[in-house]
Amino acid sequence: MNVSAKSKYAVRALVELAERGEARPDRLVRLSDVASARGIPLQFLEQLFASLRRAGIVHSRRGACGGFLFARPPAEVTVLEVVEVLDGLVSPAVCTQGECERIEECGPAAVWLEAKEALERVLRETTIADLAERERSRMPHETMYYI
Amino acid sequence: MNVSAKSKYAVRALVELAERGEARPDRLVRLSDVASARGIPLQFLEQLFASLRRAGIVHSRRGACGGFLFARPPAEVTVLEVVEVLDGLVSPAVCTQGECERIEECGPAAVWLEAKEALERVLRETTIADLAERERSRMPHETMYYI
DNA sequence: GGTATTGTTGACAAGTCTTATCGAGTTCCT
DNA sequence: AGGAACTCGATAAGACTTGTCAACAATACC
Repeated sequence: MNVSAKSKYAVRALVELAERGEARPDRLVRLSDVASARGIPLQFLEQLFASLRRAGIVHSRRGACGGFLFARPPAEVTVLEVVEVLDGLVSPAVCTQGECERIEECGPAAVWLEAKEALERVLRETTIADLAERERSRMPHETMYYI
Repeated sequence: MNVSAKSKYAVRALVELAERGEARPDRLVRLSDVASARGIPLQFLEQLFASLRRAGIVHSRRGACGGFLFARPPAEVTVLEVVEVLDGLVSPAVCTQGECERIEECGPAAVWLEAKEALERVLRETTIADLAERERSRMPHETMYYI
């Protein structure tokens, strides 16, 4: 019952990406910048962003001046989506993934299903843009240092 | 983001315990009966019930005619409690356990906290007695086979 | 008392998941 | 071309999960 470090890293990194993308919409963002800004192991972050790219959440360009940017507006990327890409389906129990044929007659299964729905609701209602906004309103100074 | 098999087994087993306890309030319930009725590895179940006993959820007596029964009424035992005993604290992220000092200024942490609270709410509102009741209303026949 | 029954405890192990790390390869700007 | 920067696959340590096994302790019943 825990969101993996992968998802947590990814969400933090995407928030950073959103902030930098807003500050410099013309530039691609290098992962190494994101990694050092948020204290995330670079090569681990590369793995995560490879998944996010395959999922169509971010877009990348290789080579010199390459980097990442959002494939869709951050306001349309939910936390749930990110978690599902990196951690797989959000399911408190295997039987909420449709694998148990006794689910209809199983009292406990109903609880796990309710829990799953409650969890998904929270994660679906929050977008990366929301989180970036919260951070910005909380620390209006001392951010936005770009060379 | 998954409830462990331990918790799922334990909840199922406690529901079985509640049903048998209601049918025969005078008798202790043997784990081997619960295990075979619900398809749970017996020796694994013993581990779980040892934890549940230490947590004060069930009471046990050893020896012949020994077994388990609820230390408190099943209606007062929540699913959350069981999950916390077996899986530890329900926390979508480590930072919701109070370990990260940057939590105040961290947008993402707020989401994990909300998710945790939503999850806990669902699990806390359901008791073992509720689940036993649901099962009973769903399959009113063909249960309760005691030799 | 002896014995069968039942829970108690701790050690252990295979498998899987998490969390990375490394290096070679590929792509693209200049 | 040349080099900077991203990409991808292999690898691996460590933790966790899910069980299994065996010896032990307590209780009831004869």
